[in-house]
Amino acid sequence: MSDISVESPERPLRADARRNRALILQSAREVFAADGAEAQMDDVALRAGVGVGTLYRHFPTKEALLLELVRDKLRSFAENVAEALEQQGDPGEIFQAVLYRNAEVASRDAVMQQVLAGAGDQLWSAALAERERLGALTAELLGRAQRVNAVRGDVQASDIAMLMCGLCATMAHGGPDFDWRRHLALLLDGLATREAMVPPGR
Amino acid sequence: MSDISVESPERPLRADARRNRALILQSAREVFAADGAEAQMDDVALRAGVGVGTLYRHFPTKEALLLELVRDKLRSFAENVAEALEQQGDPGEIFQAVLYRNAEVASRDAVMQQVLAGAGDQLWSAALAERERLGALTAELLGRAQRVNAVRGDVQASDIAMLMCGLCATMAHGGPDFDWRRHLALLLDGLATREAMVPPGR
Amino acid sequence: MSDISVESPERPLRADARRNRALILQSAREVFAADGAEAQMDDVALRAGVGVGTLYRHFPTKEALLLELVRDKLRSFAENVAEALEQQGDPGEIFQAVLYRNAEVASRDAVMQQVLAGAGDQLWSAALAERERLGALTAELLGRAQRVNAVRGDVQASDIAMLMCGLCATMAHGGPDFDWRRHLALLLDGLATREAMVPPGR
Amino acid sequence: MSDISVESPERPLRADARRNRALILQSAREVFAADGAEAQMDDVALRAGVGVGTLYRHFPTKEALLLELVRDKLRSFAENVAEALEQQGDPGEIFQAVLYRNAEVASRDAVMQQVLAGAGDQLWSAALAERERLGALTAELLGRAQRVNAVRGDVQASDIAMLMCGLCATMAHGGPDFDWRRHLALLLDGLATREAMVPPGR
DNA sequence: AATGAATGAGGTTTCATTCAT
DNA sequence: AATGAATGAAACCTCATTCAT
Repeated sequence: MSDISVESPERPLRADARRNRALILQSAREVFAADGAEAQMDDVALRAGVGVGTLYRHFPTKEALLLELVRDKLRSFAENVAEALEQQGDPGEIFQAVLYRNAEVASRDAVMQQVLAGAGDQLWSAALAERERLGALTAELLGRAQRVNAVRGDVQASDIAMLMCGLCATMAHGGPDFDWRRHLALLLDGLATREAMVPPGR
Repeated sequence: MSDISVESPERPLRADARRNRALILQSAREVFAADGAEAQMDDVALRAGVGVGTLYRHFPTKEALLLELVRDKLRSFAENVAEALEQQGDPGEIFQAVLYRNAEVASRDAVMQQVLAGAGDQLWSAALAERERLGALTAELLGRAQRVNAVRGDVQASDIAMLMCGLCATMAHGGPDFDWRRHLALLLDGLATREAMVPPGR
Repeated sequence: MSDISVESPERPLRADARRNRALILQSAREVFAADGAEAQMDDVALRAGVGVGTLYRHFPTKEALLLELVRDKLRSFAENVAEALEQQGDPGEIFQAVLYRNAEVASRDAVMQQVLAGAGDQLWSAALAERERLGALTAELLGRAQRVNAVRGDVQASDIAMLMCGLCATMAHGGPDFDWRRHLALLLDGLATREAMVPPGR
Repeated sequence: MSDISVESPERPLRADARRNRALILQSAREVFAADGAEAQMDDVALRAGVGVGTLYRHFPTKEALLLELVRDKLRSFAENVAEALEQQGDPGEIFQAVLYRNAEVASRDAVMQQVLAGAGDQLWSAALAERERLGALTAELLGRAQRVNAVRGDVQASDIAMLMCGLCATMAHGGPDFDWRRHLALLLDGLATREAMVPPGR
């Protein structure tokens, strides 16, 4: 429908405004992580120690705030992948490690779980750019793992996204007894080539 | 918190009440499918052609209504699994077929996608009985597939649930270009034993 | 912009709803009369002894409520004119009397003063139908007065509307020392034919 | 209630401050003309190209700003009347001409229309001094016209104010089809003495 | 049993004004 | 003196639920 994205400010914010913006985002992360997407704007402001007005000056809408959080998170996922691309070492292991790392991040964030899990398609589509970047980086990392035969060749980057969605959705339901590491291990195992799964004849 | 489950009625409903109940459930499915879980009770009642009062007579709470929808869906999943257990044939194929069938069902039901996908953990836990029944049946079917070596032995029934969650979540986001069949095929392939994956005797 | 008018209900309201609607309108009249158009919806509801929800069930918007008040008032103006058309007697006197009567009504109603006075052109245009009816009736009454030579022939119904606007605007400013009757008398005198003004040679 | 008038500055403003003040007033005229009296202070500041802070340094209150606009306009009305008093010629014609001139001015200024038309009685009373000056000058001009028998003797200066109010209010409503000149002509005709209306000696 | 009008706590957002930079 | 970020008291409106008819 309407565009909920917020312009990236042309000129840098004043020092205090920048600090407030960061404060708001951090508080929002915490409040939304605790209460889910239906957390209240007043609570976010309260926790940030600013007035609601300030909150609305930075983010004209609750949706816009949520969107920024989601984008931020997607960017940090992408950042992790980008870092992984810089690392030396076995591409298969690096690939697996970054998925664990991102799952770890997601496991501490209820909103991200809900969004990755499917609630809020509007948010999802508004974050297209970030998703595409994450997708591209993931594709590169995946490609390397496939080139050394650590991952099946028919796996696509979008499969990884789906896999993470499933993980997050289950996190969202799961009580504390949900062992997402085990699940992820299984899934990764399924993606592995047969040779990689059991090193032949060693 | 509070118990949102609704007692199964002691004595059978009057004919018209039973018809109303069915009408409401069907309308709720449609309205929630269209508007998501935040659809309004008034709209459900309107579409069912009854007053809100009648709606509330059958379901004391919005949550209770949603819960019933979820239970219903879980029961129908379970039904499919139960039927599969009766069938003659290759347990590996039967196992795969029923997952396709249930995914097909889910693909036509947006509420189920959202709920499976993470909105409403309260709902999820309130549907414990149905999930357990589905889990037990799935475990049996899975066991048979494992016994004929069609599926890896370390897979658990809960893994299947998670896998379906991921699929549903991605359905919920997905544009029309999301090909869930391909994804499911990949996942199932990952669950297969190496022997099953590579037809023996080659 | 958007249509602020409220459908006239097809089927009659339930007895209690009708009573509430009347209550709300009456309270709104009083509250808006006292506080002007910026009176609060909560206050209207409070005075009517109903919840805000009820208020909003009857009038989906503050604008819609104001509009109904304005329409109502215009209708009552029109009613007065219609009654005057039924009366026997000197058309010139009847014409003048009805203007006094309507001014009297307006003098007790701050919103009407504001609207007639020019604030709220949106309201003004949304009440087109009522204004047209009032205009048509006024034209008839005016015509009769003109036919007996009590009012100048070049006066139009729209002139009367303007005259009333000016009166209301001045009422809105005026302290209690504003004597609108004197003003109206002067204006009416200005509209009179010369013969009517000073009965010749009597 | 509270005094909204702003002290005329004791010592003359610095050059840039004076320029800012003029800029703000002009912007305010334009913004209020466009959005009505509920236009926002931020918008006024924006259009003037200054910060809100600067706006508030010059006018401590929105009301004070509006008040200044009104005073300004009243002063310019008065100016026109004062000029008219200097002119040689037929007092009746001069009287009529100045009313046309002021109406012309008003027709280009929506705020003035709204304020004259009834919004903001507080403003109205705060502009007492200007209104009194305008009233006094008008009384003088009117007196001259009455002395040459061009205007009825029972007309008062306050009648003229009311008449202008009505005209402005109707302007505020009026579509482009509202012909205020015709209305004014009619009203002025009504104020004329019979002798003046019918050229003597016929 | 059914209806739909009533309820009102609670949510988001606005905007005149203040104040730190 | 100027700036514009911050403030927060309202304001409007929603919607799950209750209850009189």
